[in-house]
Amino acid sequence: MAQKVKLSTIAETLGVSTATVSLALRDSPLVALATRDRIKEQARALGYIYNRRAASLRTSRSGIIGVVVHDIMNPFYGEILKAIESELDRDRQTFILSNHYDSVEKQRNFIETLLQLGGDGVIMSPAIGTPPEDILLAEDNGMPAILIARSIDGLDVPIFRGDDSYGISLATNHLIGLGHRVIAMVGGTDQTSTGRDRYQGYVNALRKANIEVDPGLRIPGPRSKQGGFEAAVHFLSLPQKPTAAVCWNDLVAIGLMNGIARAGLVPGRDVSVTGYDDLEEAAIATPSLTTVWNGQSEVGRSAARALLDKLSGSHEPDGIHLIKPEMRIRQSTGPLKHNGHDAA
Amino acid sequence: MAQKVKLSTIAETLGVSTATVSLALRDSPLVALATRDRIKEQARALGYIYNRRAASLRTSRSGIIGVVVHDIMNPFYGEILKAIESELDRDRQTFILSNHYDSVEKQRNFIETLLQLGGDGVIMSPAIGTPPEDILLAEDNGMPAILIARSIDGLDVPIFRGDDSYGISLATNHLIGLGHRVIAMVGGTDQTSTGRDRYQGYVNALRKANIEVDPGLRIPGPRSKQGGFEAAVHFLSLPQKPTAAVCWNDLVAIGLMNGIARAGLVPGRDVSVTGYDDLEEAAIATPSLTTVWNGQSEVGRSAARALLDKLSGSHEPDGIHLIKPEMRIRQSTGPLKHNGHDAA
DNA sequence: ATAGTTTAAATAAACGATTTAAACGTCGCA
DNA sequence: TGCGACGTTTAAATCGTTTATTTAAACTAT
Repeated sequence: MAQKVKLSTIAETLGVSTATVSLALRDSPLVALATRDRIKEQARALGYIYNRRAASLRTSRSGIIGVVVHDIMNPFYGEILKAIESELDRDRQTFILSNHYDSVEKQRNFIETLLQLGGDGVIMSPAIGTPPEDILLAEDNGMPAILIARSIDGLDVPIFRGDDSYGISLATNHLIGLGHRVIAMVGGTDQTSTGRDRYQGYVNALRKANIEVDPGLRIPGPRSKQGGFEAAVHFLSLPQKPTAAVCWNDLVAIGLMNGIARAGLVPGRDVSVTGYDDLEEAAIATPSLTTVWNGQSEVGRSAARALLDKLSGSHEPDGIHLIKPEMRIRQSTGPLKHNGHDAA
Repeated sequence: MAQKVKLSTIAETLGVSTATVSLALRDSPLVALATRDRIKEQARALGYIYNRRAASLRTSRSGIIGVVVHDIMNPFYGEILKAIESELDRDRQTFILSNHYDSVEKQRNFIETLLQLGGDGVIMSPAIGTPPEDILLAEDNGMPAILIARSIDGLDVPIFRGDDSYGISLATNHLIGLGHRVIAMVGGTDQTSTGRDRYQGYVNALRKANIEVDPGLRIPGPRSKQGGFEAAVHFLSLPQKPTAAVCWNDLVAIGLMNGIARAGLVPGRDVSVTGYDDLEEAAIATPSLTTVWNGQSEVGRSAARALLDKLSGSHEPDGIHLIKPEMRIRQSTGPLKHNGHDAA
């Protein structure tokens, strides 16, 4: 590697000052057009690489934005991340991604690292049990935070998420409309605001239809295919013999359908199953999955936009922003059959 | 936000110099133990945050490592990334992740950004058509690169990947052993070294069993579930009536099985299907997927290790490092039936 | 011509850490 | 008493930018 090329290298070879070079490269009108061109050309010729650490040391803007979610490989977050990525890209911001796997400690480490790097802001789907102090740590050090998907009590940072309660009630109503009365709710946890909202949506829909709510029909569990797959055994052995399941998300639903199929039943005919999120995969599952679109792309896009706006000093997008979910009806749900799920 | 706390803040409140504080916080034996403790305590009390940009400006080590792959949401890369993450975490390195979606330009932008941020090194699965210069750009500017999963011709940076040719021949042999003779190869491209290697493995296995190779049985396509799903139509309408498919990866295989099921055939009975990678999902698919484990975790772990070693000046791990794949036999493959795939 | 403007470029002081060489105080020992 | 040695601390230079302030030169208007 040859000697590092810096502003002063360009300046010296051209016989101007570093100030002029700095301004020229950023196309400042303070530098004569001819000089600007000469400088830019030379920078290219020498293979100059802009040193952001030096610049941001001076300007205290790094162009770095952190994004931390439970698990970036989870397709639900994946779709949000894609939206965030394309929005940030447009503003030429670099983004640093991380999983917290619901470890508060891992999340705090990430926030600290981001602060050390001089991150301009952070978008996060907070880990379960995140203490408000951890968010305040960021805010107090001049790094604004935006929440997505999950909220934290007692904190008024802007948050963007789908309307979970409403969304789940859509799915539940759909099943009720098909004649189902014994409807289980599979997967997820009640430890997050999301979890409580979803359960509430399920309960509300049942109540409105005058169906008694049976807590025994709530089967919590991991929010993964594996989780759904494993829940199938429990589901099929419930004494109440549910004829339908409202699942936490598409992954759980697909896992559950696999588990049901493994037991010789046909999902969509013997048991109705709804998902949540409307991942790409939902449409090509067998049977294709009836689900609820949760506005992931919209959540990601607006969260990123909100952060960028905040950074550029425009308006303050505080408060909760709910995205309205929509029903997607496919083959995994069907009218109630009379003999319950031991049909086959 | 209160006034920023820096080394000098600590120094002043304690009546020592910044040099002492700097050394103390890094536990240098040059500073008396009592002083060290006093300083660390004060740092904590004031909520001091280490400024990495300032430090790395001076030291030219940033603690940042870049990782760029085709698509971080692809579970194949996901498993590699998890391994990299845990290896880098151990060395307290921050890593910056990015997709290139096989856009050479996006990839080059990433490398440039990383250079600007002073990245210490980069681990990449290069985009299709990556010119060697793009890798050299990194190397020439003091940022060593390690390749994973895919190689680039005419470049001798270290690379870690599974032995694709061998792996696919395992799968093909398995099918041949079950009596299959008309075996299609579904998904992927021949534009990458990986693609050519895999096709070679398939061809080799057929030749060794004295089966004529029919190029019409090669169905290239996207490496996704969607791709496999869509390939099903083509597959089922081939005049050669294949009884088995060697798929590019598990995603394609699962998609293909879905497509086959949609057409009323039973994968594993009417048509045998093999995957590649052995993702978590393979075990819970219906039917469970016969596949080839491709050593993702091993690839990620050793690539990260190699980079860290290189950075700390130990040995040079140059050249190709092949990980040996292993067969995982499950329900999606079975003995040949006599009437081809129009059985049902 | 002369003072007043504009325009273009240069000077020099930050930004917040690290690091080398030098300074300081204390002590032991001749 | 004086000297070197040792353990501790510090002053000052440095990393590569940005930017407020100056300076210099070139026009303008009177």
